[in-house]
Amino acid sequence: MTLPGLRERKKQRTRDELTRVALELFTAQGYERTTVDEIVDAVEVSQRTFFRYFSSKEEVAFAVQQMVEERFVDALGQRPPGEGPFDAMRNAVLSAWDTIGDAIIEVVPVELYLRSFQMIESTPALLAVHLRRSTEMEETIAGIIAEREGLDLDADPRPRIAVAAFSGVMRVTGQLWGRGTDQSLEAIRALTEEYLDHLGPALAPSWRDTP
Amino acid sequence: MTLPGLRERKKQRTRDELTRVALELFTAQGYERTTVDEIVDAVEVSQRTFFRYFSSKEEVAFAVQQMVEERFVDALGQRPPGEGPFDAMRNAVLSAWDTIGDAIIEVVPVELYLRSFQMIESTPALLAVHLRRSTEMEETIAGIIAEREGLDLDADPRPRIAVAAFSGVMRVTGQLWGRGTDQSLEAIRALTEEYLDHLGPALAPSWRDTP
DNA sequence: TGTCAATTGTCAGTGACTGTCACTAGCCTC
DNA sequence: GAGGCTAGTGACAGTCACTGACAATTGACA
Repeated sequence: MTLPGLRERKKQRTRDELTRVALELFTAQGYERTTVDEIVDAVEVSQRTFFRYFSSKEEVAFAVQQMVEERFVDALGQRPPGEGPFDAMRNAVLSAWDTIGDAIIEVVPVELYLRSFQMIESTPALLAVHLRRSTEMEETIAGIIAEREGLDLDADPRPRIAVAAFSGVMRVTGQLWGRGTDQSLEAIRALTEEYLDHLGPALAPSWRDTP
Repeated sequence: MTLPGLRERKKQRTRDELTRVALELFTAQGYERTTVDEIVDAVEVSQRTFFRYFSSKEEVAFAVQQMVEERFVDALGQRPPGEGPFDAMRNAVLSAWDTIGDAIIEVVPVELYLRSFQMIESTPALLAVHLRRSTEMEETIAGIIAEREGLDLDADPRPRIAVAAFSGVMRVTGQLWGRGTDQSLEAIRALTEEYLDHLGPALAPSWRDTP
């Protein structure tokens, strides 16, 4: 466990700076109206360097989101085995939202993360990538669920189905949060809880019995 | 109801040709390895004309998919009002799959459609767009469901939640179909039916009671 | 047939991204 | 602490998707 050398620290600093400046420009003037050249000019590196850190202009927009996702996966892995699959996922998101603020702030201000989340939701090109990334994570989650339940992911469709339904609701939650007025971490946590509780009843044969 | 003039027919022919040639090239040599120039050279129009018909290279890949979606929306609109929301969606997909072959063949061979569906699923850039398009359609569907049930889409989250869960399962179905061996229209119809039937039980508190 | 309007082609330009190669600067050895 | 090694960077040229502007063409229709 040796602390990283100067070279390594410089790299991390460049990467964080590119991330922060990119998100600032994106949220200030829009993703499409921001060129990679603007970003690299502000950080004073060459365009080529930018593309060595991020494989595309899109990727830098998800640098922080990436951390959030890793946190959820960790939380899910730590859920007690007694919990059913759906409760485990539900509790993992909620616990992830509780501790996410600290991790983010090391790279960008929380407020900038919140704004960039909305930018992703409202920029078609980024929304598309966001959704694809989500499905990639669904596959990861389905694997964890299958293992928890001792099931074969390719023989039993239930893990993927449950995760797909769960993620669908999570996505709607994120969308509505972005559109709403209370754009705090607490708000999205509360929405998450509320909407997940609606899922079971929503699948009932008729909604007219249970308003 | 006058039949279209020469100009209109020519336009339709150009558009269909661009679609067919594009899908053929995409499926034969891959989406990314196909340039727009190759497509327009084969059809003998200018690149500028291509971009007047399709706003992007991605869009042409979804020209057929678009028809399928419209068919589903039509089918959903014709479901009897007595059906619950979930049954209406379920039966609309199934009925759509039953009649889709005829509509597609007017533009491209069915077999080419099947291959291009798999290409979309296996090309990250296209998968991303596909998912975004799906969410756009979810919004449409949620509107229809809300109207059927006499609900306010923004006051009651249940339409969006039900549609999100439904679409999640549909997406998994499509993915597994693309990966499987039986790549026929009948196969995806059967998978659709089977997986939708799994959704309710998958949300049960414990899976251990009902294998 | 000639005029109008829709459609297309040409051309020049922007922006994302890649390969190549020379160069700079941490790092490590002696 | 001088010098070689190598990871990381910059400069440059090139490809490809896409756009705006304007000229050329071709159905439509009087």
